[in-house]
Amino acid sequence: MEKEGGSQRATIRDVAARAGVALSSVSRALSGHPDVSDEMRKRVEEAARALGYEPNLVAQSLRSGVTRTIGFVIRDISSPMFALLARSCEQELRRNGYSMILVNSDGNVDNEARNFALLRRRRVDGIIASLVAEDSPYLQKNLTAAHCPIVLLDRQVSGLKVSAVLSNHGAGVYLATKQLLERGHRNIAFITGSSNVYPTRSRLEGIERAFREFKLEVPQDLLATGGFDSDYALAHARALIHKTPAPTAIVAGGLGALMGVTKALKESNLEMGKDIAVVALDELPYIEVFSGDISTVYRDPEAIGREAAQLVLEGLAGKAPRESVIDTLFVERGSSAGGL
Amino acid sequence: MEKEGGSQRATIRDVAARAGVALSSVSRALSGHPDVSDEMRKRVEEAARALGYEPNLVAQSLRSGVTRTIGFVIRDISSPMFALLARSCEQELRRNGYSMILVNSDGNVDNEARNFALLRRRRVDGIIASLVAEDSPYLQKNLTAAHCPIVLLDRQVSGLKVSAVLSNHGAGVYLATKQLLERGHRNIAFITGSSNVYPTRSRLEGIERAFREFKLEVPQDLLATGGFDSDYALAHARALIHKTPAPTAIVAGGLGALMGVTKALKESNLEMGKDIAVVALDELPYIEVFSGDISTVYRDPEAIGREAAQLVLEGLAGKAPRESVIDTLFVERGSSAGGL
DNA sequence: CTCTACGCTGGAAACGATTGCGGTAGCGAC
DNA sequence: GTCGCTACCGCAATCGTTTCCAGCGTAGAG
Repeated sequence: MEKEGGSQRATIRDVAARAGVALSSVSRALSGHPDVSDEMRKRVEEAARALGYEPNLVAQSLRSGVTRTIGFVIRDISSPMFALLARSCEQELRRNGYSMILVNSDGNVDNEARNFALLRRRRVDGIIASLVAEDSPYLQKNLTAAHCPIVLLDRQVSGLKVSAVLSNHGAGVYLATKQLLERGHRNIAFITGSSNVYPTRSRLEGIERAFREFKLEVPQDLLATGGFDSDYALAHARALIHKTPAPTAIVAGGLGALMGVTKALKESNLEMGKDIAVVALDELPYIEVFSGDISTVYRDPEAIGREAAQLVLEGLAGKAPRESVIDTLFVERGSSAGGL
Repeated sequence: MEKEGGSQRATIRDVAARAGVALSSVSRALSGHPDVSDEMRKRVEEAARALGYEPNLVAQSLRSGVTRTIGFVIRDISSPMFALLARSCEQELRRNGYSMILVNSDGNVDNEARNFALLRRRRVDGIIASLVAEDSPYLQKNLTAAHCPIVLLDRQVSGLKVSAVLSNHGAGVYLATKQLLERGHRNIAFITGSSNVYPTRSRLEGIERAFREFKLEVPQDLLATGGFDSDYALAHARALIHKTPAPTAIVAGGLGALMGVTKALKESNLEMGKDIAVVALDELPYIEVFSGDISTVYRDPEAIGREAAQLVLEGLAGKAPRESVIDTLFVERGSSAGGL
């Protein structure tokens, strides 16, 4: 019932001593090895319980060469979508006996490289990563030297054997753009996100497909790529609004962009869904209750998290890396109306 | 430049062989031990670089008895506030050389107990936990048997030597309530959250203090405690609205409660800030841009995360556990006006 | 009775690092 | 020349497990 050694933790050696058997027998008894008599199993379990023995996973990892740990490298976990994604991913990993070790890169490639190195030293069994960029200089080395399966979130790095979960942003953006075009919009402004990542390429593909169907040219001067965080997004949104001819619709990709647009419209006393049509790419959780009426291109963050976990588990099972595509859909709400 | 053993990782033994020195010298050279000649250090570093040697943290942990890992047990990381908290906490820990291993309890005490056991087996150096409840049966054992410093988030468990970061919810709630009372509200409904956790007690204290100053009784039939998630919150909010006399103000604690209230008001075509005054306890990030005009009791989640990291680091440094209080403040916006 | 087979157990070698201790070489002092 | 000191290095034990291998006792077969 009580610990014998006082505050020290019981080891397998203590259990062996108490049960009066060899170390190896304890190990076999507790790990379900077949070569163990019932008598032995009972004595060992009894002793283990009495000592409050809990196996040392560090020692097990060293011996077995496997840590049952997955590294999760993320640009910024505070984004609500990532939070949902991380949760479902952790649940799925835990259900399969793995723990998740979480590191933020804070959007910084140097941090990201350090984080990869840290995970390598920790001998994680696999890595799930939302990379800052696809063209970071350390990237090739980080991905090839990892010695473990890797799953990328919404990133494509050519020439490497890694898995990836890709959202088909283009599909939803295509539908949204098509609807705007059908309603007569021609001056549609797009804020698509940083140009060096897959989502932007996918979105552009959707935009171009829609315009092509209408035999129109994409208005290049209303097309804004580039990182859009907070202040910069606001400045950019202001500039877009005041172009001539003024855009009658805005498609804002990413939270920063949406915030910028929202503020800029407020400043100019423009109401979305009335004076100007607005579509957001990716939506906040709880959007229906709080942000109300914003039309969005939606993707299910929990599905992405689960799929990422599945892909890394597949890799651990020895399967070849592969890409998995998650669909997006256009959710029409009030904000995409209006604007002439 | 190239790995020698092919795909196998280099160990300290390989480095020693290549440098033509003893294992122990390699260890000393790489860990900055003083008893190392410049010549030796150079040879070892050279060999280590050539082999792409990366120390095995698992082996180091086993030998040193320290994992430089902190367990983060959380009810649900997908809550936006927790996401921010977790991020700042992870940053702070990483700056101090620790990694964070994240486990969700999904609001379930059994999962929570399993998670604690897992972290114990993983020999984490410390634990930061947002507990499901303060009176869970496993709790005492989990906290006393942890063998490491523990920091609780917004929970008080009496009679135990653990640290805690507590938000002074009462302070903000007091100010909010006072303002409502000053404006003449008397039928104020409160949804405070589950009764078995500290935040609810703190909020109640603030409410009672405000009413006492006005020499009034807290309207008990408008006081709702209990867990408020999604559907249940909605039902409860509906019921509160239709009481007679109808409340002229509602204070909603927690995201679920706020969602419920928002929906219920919409259903009844009541506009917050006009037909009824509303104050939310805790706010969503980006609230100013999206949810607009909701008055809230605010606390800084990043400060809480940093403080939690500091407390656990203090514990690791051998200091005695202590409680740290983070202040809250009342942020008045449009929604707390109106309602007569 | 002897030989083999089998079921179970114990001993010991790993896994990859750190560290106390003992040893050696070099050098200055006497 | 000898002694002692310092600076440095290597040996081996150790952390807590798992697992291979050998041994042992019993039983069954010949």
